[in-house]
Amino acid sequence: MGRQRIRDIRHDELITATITAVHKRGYAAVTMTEIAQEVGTTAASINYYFGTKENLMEATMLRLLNLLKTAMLERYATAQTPRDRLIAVLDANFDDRFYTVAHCNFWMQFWASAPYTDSLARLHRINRARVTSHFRAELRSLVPHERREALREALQCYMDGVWLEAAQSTAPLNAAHAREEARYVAGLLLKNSD
Amino acid sequence: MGRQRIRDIRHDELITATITAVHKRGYAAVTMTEIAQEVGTTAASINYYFGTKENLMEATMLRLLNLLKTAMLERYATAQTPRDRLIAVLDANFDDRFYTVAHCNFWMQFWASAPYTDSLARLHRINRARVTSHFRAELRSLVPHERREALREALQCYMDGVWLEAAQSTAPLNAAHAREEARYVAGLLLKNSD
DNA sequence: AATAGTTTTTTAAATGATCATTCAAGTTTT
DNA sequence: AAAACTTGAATGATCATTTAAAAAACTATT
Repeated sequence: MGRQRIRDIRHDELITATITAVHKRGYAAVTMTEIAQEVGTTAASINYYFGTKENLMEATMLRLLNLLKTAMLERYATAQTPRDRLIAVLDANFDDRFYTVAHCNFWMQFWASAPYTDSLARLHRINRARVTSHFRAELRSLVPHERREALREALQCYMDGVWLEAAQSTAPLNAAHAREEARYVAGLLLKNSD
Repeated sequence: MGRQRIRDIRHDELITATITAVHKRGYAAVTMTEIAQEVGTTAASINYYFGTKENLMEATMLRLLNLLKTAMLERYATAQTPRDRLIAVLDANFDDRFYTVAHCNFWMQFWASAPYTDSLARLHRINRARVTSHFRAELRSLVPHERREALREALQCYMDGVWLEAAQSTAPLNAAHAREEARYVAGLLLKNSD
């Protein structure tokens, strides 16, 4: 297991460095050297561990996807009713560990350029389908069939929009407040939907 | 006036080409040559008219901002009640001329990278402040003071989210449908807000 | 525990490709 | 003839990626 230790440490370090560096310099402008300097190493080292810049970006997005997944499963485990489960999905998106300026920023910039790179586009497609089907499932027993798709889209757009705004924030985010707001908005949207 | 004719034609052509090319290749990846080829000219020609790539991007975003402004003023002219004016703002954002995949795409990618370039960041700041104050004004007489900011943010996030989704659509957009949905969502949000 | 051998990790210095921008010499328009 | 426009060919800068050689970490053997 000693075999894998350094490799794992470097992976973690470099992914964290990527998030920070992209936030500082922008997804399009950031260079391998800048990312490397973030943890005091060299660009060549990144290539040694990740092969290419594209792979590094993909690995970074995968970490964010996993973080989101974990946050959701944790909340899911204790949810009892359909409404609980919908709230679990909402809250997970604004989890303290996930809902930070740097994360939202990477997320947004990544998706903005994902469609133009095959491997990243794939990730994008898969994630999008997963989120949508999740929402559909939760809403099934909460809103009547005719309005379901409209409300799902509205909710998803709202959440995307919150992230978009968060990505550009100059102040630290208040995740607890975001969760409250999301519940409030979801409440209004569902209350009169039948 | 003949003096300005060619210059104006080229400006228009090149800005249109920029929107198309960015949509095809991505904001980060698109080259001056690709933009130029879109209208059968050369990169040097773009520099003759716009000086730098950054200026070209800025000019392109200014066109979109003007398009949005026009769409809004047109609707504003005939709006009578506060509610009419709110709807005017919503509808303008989903105007047929504006709400297209290529436009939303350019919009999103531009904002994603704007914070990292001084002149573009300025544009971003100004626009954001304008939109927010507009919404505040319309909501003043429609919702009680305590809930106003929360609802404004929710509405703005929703609209940003819709654009974000539109930007990544593979099919042409249905602007009329987007307007209907936006009214429906706004209706739900405002109905129980007091 | 010391050592020699092996694998993994690090990095400075190439490499090679891509671009925005400039230049200078043309062409077209007024 | 002058001004406005066009463009092919430099220019110069920036990068991701590769290479090759050194350093460090690990393993096996005594």
